[in-house]
Amino acid sequence: MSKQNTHSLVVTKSTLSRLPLYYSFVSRLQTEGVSHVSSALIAQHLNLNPVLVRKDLAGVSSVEGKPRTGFEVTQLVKDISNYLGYNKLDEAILVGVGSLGRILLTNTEFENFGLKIVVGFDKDTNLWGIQLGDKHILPMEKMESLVQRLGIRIGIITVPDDQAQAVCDQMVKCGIKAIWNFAFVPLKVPENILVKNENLPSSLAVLSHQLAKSMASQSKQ
Amino acid sequence: MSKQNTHSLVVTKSTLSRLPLYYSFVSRLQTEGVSHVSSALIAQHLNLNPVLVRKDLAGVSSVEGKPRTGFEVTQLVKDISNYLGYNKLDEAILVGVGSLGRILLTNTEFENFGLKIVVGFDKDTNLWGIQLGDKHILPMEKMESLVQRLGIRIGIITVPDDQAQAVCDQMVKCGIKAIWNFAFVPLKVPENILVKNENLPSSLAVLSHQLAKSMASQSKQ
DNA sequence: GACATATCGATATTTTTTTATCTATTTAAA
DNA sequence: TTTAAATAGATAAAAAAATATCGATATGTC
Repeated sequence: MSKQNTHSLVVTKSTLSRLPLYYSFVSRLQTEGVSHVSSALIAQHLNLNPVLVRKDLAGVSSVEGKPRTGFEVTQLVKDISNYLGYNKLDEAILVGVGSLGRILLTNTEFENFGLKIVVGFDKDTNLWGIQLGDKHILPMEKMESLVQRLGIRIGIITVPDDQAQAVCDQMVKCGIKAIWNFAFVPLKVPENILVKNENLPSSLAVLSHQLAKSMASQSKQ
Repeated sequence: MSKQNTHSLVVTKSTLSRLPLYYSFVSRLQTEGVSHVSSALIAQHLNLNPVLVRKDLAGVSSVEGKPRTGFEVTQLVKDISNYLGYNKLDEAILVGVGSLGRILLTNTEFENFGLKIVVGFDKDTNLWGIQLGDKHILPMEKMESLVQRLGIRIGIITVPDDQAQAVCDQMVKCGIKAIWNFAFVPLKVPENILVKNENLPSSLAVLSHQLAKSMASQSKQ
């Protein structure tokens, strides 16, 4: 609680994206009854540099790790969970109840990571009123009133690419502040709106190109 | 063709993950009949720095951009597509025909990005023999012979987290060289095997934490 | 045909992120 | 009680990535 203030450590995006991995590993240790964990052990498990892990944890942990014993597991789980807001749920809406939308909507896994999708929207009239799990599907027109009534700030876009920008615009108009975009198009948004793109073609490009490279270098030897 | 050799420009991971975005934008221009495009225009559209775009393109484009006119669209599409291997399909297998697995298996979109998933595997006997789209579902035991017969090098893991490592091990044993992992667990693999993790909790952590930060800073003012 | 301008490529600079090194400290074991 | 091994933390160095700057040049305009 106090430490990161005094040191005012910067937690970068890359650190943020590693924290869930630490959390996952450390909370597994907790269920196994392990009491302490060293940065070296975490690093080894996640294929990272121990110094990097130490630095990341220094930014979020309320207590210092102890030489010879490492970090106390229970406390560490609490601290990361706290830092990432896993204890209090953020509410979100989802637009586009196609195959991917359905998965996200019905998968309650995200609630372990601080996100609760409360409702889905779709323009398909056939879907209106039905329930997936305990989530209702509503017509797009209901978005504004619902978002404002519940004070929802996160929107998830799972519509086809060519409709993503329009949905995005509507979300912004309704008061959504952060958008998780699963369509493969860049979204134009006002300055103060956050966008996180989920981008499978980019991932694929990295993987397949590295593969091609590694095969080439092997055949050369 | 000749330029990137003479200059031997390094195309980094971050460049690679931007290339599909360029490709998508530029090929849209092509269908619209636009003949030339400047790095500034691309940058503006994707919210990037023009210099960055120029540098990225320098690494993959066979011809230099011309002052005042920019890059020739047709050629650029060809070059990026070429560089990313979009013209020749890489074959892949997928293991875990649950809801996510189904999407990936039936979505032929990836074939535009150089990846053809040829078959799905699952341990659920009820799925064996059925077809999704034109893709068959086979029992896990058939993996080795099929992978070796077709010389497949890419495996996609869409099983539940607790089964991912076992599936991974089997893939490696069958001769898979690159793994696209949709489970939220780090995979242990031999040195020469590539892994690309698709990691929703990490994305979410970045988004929701930035949101919390931006809300805090706004309420302060 | 000369000139202004948009655009490029190359080099240099800055920023960000990761890794290495060194010292101090805690704890387990002799 | 002393000693040694293991670890954190801080600082420094390196690597990677992004951005800024500048001269060169092709193209449209006067």
